[in-house]
Amino acid sequence: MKKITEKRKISKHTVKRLIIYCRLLRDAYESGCLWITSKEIAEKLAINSSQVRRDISFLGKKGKSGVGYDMKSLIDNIQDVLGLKQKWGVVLIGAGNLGRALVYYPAFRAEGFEFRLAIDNDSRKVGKKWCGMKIETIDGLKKKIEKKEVEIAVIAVPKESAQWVADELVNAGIKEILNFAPVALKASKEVTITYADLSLELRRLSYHLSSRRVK
Amino acid sequence: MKKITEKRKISKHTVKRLIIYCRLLRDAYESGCLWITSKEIAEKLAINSSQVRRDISFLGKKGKSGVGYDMKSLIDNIQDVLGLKQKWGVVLIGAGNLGRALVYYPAFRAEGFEFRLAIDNDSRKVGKKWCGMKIETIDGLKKKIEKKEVEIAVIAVPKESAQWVADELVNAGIKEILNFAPVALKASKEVTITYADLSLELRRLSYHLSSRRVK
DNA sequence: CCCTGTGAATATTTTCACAGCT
DNA sequence: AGCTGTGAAAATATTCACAGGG
Repeated sequence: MKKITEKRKISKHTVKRLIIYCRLLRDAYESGCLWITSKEIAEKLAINSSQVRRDISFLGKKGKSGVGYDMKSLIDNIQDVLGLKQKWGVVLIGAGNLGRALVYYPAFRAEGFEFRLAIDNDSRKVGKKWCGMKIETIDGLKKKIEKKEVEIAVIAVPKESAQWVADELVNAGIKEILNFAPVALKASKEVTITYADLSLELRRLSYHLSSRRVK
Repeated sequence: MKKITEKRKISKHTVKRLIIYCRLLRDAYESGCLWITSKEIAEKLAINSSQVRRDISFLGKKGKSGVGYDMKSLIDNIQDVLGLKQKWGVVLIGAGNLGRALVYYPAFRAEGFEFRLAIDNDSRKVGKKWCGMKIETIDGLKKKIEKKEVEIAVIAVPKESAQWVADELVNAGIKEILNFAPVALKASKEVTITYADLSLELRRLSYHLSSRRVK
């Protein structure tokens, strides 16, 4: 019997593109398209078609020569490999403007990320309801997290409290953190911290603009 | 006389890291640190110190052998090159939860990005005040943009209307768009579209989590 | 044909390693 | 001594280009 579980590690860049393909494919699938070629994907995203084929090849063989890829099974495949089929429980820390935007951001829910817990220590916020969740304090975080089966934490507090929050999360057993606070966080190696910095993109754009101006 | 304006193009990756260094440096500077070495920066960010030196070298020579970099002038230098010293006028399109979070996100304002115009066609929102801005309809966009000296547009509308909004923006003369809608936008070549997809990071994290689970 | 999958070539990015400055 | 700046090497990522399948 052949080992199927053998997994090549997919590179960061490839993962990122697969995510983008996936969205594109679902949009196309919804509008009735059943087959797609690497060239078509590449054109829509302004990238090279070899790139697309190579990325897809990491999923296991699926394409049909002369025709392209079966949309449905390709989408399925990507979602499978990226873990987008299962649901993930998410805890939000920080019930400010950004927190609200995240909880109500439709794409999150569509992707299987379920906010199950909203935490804030501001007494004016505690007890309010967001998306059916009552905002709670951080006390007894570990128990709350276990009860709601939460795996991922989203930090949306001001940068001053972000490190403290991260420590609390790690103590409560969280291993995956998505950090929206504009500050680098320290944590032990088993904890993955992903940075989602809103202004980073804007600053890249600013470089773009200013180098254009000089011209 | 030597030509100073001669600019090497700084790679995307380097720009991204410079932005991150810049934030780190400012934090360190605020807590009284005046000199820093490439090794120190590298350690804090868990990267290679050569990388840091090479990135910094794109700014022009600044480091002092045996000592490191003068914090103040390094920060200055990065901000200069990345165009973070000047102020940029920004128009927000889409006054929903996400739009509100962006307008009130402190890091934006701290970086010189000024929201000067908030646009939404929902009559329940028009006329409300956010951050001292009155929410307006999209009518006469070109004139509004010129009057407020806006260079950058931030799209925070549902994905269904994102392409339409982008077209309107381009017609109104906008050349730089930061798109928060989870959809690929089409525009002519002179327009730069930057994607800031909140759920993309979460999905990368999901890949991470699911590959960890398999283990 | 027209497409996929993939070796091989190319381009880009990162790291090593060390000369040279302070 | 201790650090920077940078050629040169190594590692990664992307693109070319073509054999092979339907």
